[in-house]
Amino acid sequence: MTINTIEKNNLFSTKAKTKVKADVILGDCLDVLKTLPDNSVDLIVTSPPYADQRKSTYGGIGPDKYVEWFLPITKELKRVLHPKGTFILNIKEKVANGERHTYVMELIMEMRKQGWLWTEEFIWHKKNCFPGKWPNRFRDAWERLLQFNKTKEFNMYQDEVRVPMGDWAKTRLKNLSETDKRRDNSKVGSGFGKNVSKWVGRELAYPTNVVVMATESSNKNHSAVFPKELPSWFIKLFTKPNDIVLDPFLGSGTTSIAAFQLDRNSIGIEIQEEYHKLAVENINQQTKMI
Amino acid sequence: MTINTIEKNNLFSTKAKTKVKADVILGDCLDVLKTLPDNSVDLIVTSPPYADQRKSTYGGIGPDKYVEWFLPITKELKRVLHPKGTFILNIKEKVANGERHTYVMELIMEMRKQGWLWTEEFIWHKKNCFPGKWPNRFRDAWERLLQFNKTKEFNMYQDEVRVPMGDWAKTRLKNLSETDKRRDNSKVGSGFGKNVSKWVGRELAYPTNVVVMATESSNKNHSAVFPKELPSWFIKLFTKPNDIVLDPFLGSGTTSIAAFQLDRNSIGIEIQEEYHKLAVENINQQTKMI
DNA sequence: GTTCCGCATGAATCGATAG
DNA sequence: ACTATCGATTCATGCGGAA
Repeated sequence: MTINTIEKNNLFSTKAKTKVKADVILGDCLDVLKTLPDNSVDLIVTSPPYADQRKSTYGGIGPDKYVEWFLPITKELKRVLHPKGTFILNIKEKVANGERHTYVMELIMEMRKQGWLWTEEFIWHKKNCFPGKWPNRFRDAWERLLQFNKTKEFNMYQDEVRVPMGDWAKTRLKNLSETDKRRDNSKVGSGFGKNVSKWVGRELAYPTNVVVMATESSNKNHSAVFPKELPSWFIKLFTKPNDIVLDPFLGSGTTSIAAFQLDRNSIGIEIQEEYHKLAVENINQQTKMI
Repeated sequence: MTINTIEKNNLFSTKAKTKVKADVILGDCLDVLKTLPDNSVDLIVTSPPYADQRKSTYGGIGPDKYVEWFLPITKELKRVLHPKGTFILNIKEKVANGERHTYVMELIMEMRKQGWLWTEEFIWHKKNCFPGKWPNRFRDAWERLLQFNKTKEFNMYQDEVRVPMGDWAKTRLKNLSETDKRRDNSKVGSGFGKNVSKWVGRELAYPTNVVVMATESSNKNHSAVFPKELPSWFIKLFTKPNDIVLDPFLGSGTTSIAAFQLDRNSIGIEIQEEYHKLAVENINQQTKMI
């Protein structure tokens, strides 16, 4: 077990000068997780090796053994996660024998037996999905982003991920505020004023549970599993600066880079020496860009 | 059990003049299904009442009893479906106690035990989803469109649902065809011409398993649960003209109208007298518009 | 005819209140 | 404690009347 730590000063902190730290750990995630204290992590975002995918790198867990393989890990993840923390699991079942395999559903059921709450299922709509054509199937353009929690009272900072409103608002909000201004003038002190203030000048709306993002263009010689924007989105949504983000299957370091840039501490675990090295390099490159 | 039948001449048929028929049946779908012969239906598209929803119009089956309620129906559906036919089920689990309920997953598992193949899960991305704001959850903007089959060799007519390419393709295609034209001129008769003909003038691409559609806005006095384009899309994808389409929960008739317009025969079953009447009216209105 | 604007209307979900 | 009902929140869409 090797730990590489990359540090930077948190320039944006309003408090006294603080450091932001990215730990990149080489080792089997089950072993490493056992060294972490209880309730110590604020967010877990990860994209584990899919069943039978990335055979060369992760030994290729078969679909039928996937749940059995993953459950001991989710048990440890539950232990290290803070009661108000969140676990985001990016996963998609593969096709086996002409059918979608059921291991993801089984995993959800078993994790609920472990005590996890299956709070929500976000959809990642991949606009530029893998090309191809089959006689009985279209291209797969979406993946699951399963949200699990330990309790119903978890931290969620919705304002951090608001998005521009649709065209509807751009053309109409002006007029709406005109109407409201009139109403405001005619009914001063009636309580309408407060309602108006919520609408005037508002150009942002809360997003939905469908996340539309393109996959990372693969100019880099390794397969970037998800685009940096994806962990970034969840990090902003579920953590504050200086919180701790964990990715037990770090790969090339995407999650740690996203956390680092957003002034969150991170712990990334990677079993493959080659990926571990790459992740350290990639995060180091980020420090130079600041 | 009352059967209303609406007929029209199939003007577009290349064969001898044929009729297209829409049967709208008032009755409990389990009873009605038992009167239909084996292997007689080419496509089933339906959107059953969701657990605890539409209580006023349907019984309002509780989430915990949903699977138990639905399984006898899927068993009959399997019997009446043609071996090469497809069953598309539009459904979404509701939130219960802060968690997504698991009855949809359980339903899939149980249907597989009945012998159904869970071929694919399409996502319906609803752009205009229900508004609202909660401290721990975003708006729900997607529903499942589960595809089940009896065998791996089902009919699928992918060319019928090709869509215009995105801007990406439009700009790229121009250059491509320019290049190809030059090549074509310089190598007449060399065999390149055929390759070119596959590309030049092509502005259609195959879709993915994510369907983006807005819900039908409702000036009609009854809520159309899904937009007509949704059944239309699957009818074009999985049936030929004069095939038979079944919807055991017809509601206001959306599926039958879509089938009727596309020269497919249809059987729609509806338990509520009011909806049955409305469906007949709506389909009749279609005949007049032709 | 067009374009523009006001309006109603949802397969929702949470929290509070009531039996 | 557990269920039933109600109010508050919020935004994309198409219709219909107006400019």
